[in-house]
Amino acid sequence: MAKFATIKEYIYQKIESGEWPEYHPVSSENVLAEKFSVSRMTARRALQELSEEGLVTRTRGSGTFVAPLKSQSALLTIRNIADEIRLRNHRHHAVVQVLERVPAPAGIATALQMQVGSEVLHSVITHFENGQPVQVEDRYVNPTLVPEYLEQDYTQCTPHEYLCEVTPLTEASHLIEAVLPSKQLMILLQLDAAEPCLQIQRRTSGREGVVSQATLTHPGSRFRLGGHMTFKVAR
Amino acid sequence: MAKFATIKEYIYQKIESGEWPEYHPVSSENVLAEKFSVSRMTARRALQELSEEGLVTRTRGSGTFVAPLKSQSALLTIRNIADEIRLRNHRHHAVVQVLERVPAPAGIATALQMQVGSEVLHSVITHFENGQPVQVEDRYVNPTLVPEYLEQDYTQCTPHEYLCEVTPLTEASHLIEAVLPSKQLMILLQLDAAEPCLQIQRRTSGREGVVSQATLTHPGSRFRLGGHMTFKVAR
DNA sequence: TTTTGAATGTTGTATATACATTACCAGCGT
DNA sequence: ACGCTGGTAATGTATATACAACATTCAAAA
Repeated sequence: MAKFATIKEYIYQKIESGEWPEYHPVSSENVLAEKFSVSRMTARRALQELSEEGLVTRTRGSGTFVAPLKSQSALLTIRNIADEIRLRNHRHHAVVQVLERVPAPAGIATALQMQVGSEVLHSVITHFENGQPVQVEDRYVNPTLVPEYLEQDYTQCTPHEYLCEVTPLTEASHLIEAVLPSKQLMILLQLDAAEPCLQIQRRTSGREGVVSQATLTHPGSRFRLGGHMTFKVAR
Repeated sequence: MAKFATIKEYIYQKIESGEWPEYHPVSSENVLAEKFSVSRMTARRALQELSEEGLVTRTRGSGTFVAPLKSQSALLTIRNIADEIRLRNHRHHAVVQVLERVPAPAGIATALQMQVGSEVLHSVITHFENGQPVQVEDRYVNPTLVPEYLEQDYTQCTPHEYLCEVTPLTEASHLIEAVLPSKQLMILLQLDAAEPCLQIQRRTSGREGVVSQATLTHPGSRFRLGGHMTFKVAR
């Protein structure tokens, strides 16, 4: 690992563990350079990149400090839940609840642009972050585009990852809403009482048509969706 | 202007004007250093930052090339609520509940990157679709950037529209979550029972800093957030 | 007491240099 | 035609140094 990267890891760990709370001063470039026996420019790079990633804020003349609002910098890009969890240095695991071939239910067939009643592939998977369920992924897949969807092991690789490999995705559309979970969802999410849930419906398409339709349900108390966009000029 | 910034401008202009199309090679670090009479490390920084901004791609051993830029910012466009309602051919009207100058509450000051306790402008507005409340907009504005914010008539023009006119916005970040509404919100939204609400926190920034922080609360039963994005294929 | 100003520490920019790692290509031999 | 090899050029990492710009602190001066 590159030297600047080890320094980044060091600081990242301090922040992640809570040892350095919000606004806590981060060692200065010179101190870090001394501590890790590197030049100031190398220590500087570590702080610089952490700053670009939004973990620390820097002010000339004053110093470097742990940034407020922890880790809400996840772009609202198509990222799968597993990556997001691993990015937070948390453990992820998945439990496959359903993996079957079924006649397409009412709305699904139209969403997938298929004939009503034709067969589609269906999976229900619960995703856990540090042992706690944070997402139920209820997904329907077009079997003509992804015939071997049911033969995969989704404890090792998320459906999204598999779909990305098999068919190049070009578009996605989302519908986000706040709902109360059904009894079924409450069980899967291990919720004692009904609490607001963030429900994302995502439809992904490739060049050959609609590939998949997923309904992702998150308990409101355990999940926030962060997004960032820049209005670029020109281009 | 810093030297590395001049080089960035130079390359930016080449790309924007079309003189350097997609995949066109960009002058190497050494060539740029020679051309602008700077050290290689300075030329390097220009290319580095352009790469981080996604305008060029760099490959070790090969070189730097103009990135195959397609839809950079066609991310999730959260439209103005009034436009959205009118787009559906529905009636929109707004009721201004609060319009005041107050000391910045705890989290707001830091969100606006201002000193705690300094004064900020505050508005609370309810938006109606066909006579039914669909959004409570609770907004704090930086008074140094938008001094006349309180003098506008927000039944005619939404705060978002006014802010866009007054200050060119460059960035926005969002945080979306599902929550239960407070009593206050329930009254404003005319909700009989507590139901899940979609809450969007939006922070918009211009070139001079954070302009405004808004909390938009929608009743889950009356609102869904739609988004569409196309993403570029890796090459 | 208030203001001024100097000292110090921190980040920002810039330079010159060294070596590592990789992509690409020309030239070689088979 | 094919594969191998080495050279060249490009980016990636790291170092040591210098100075600029800014924030904070504290002591001296008004």
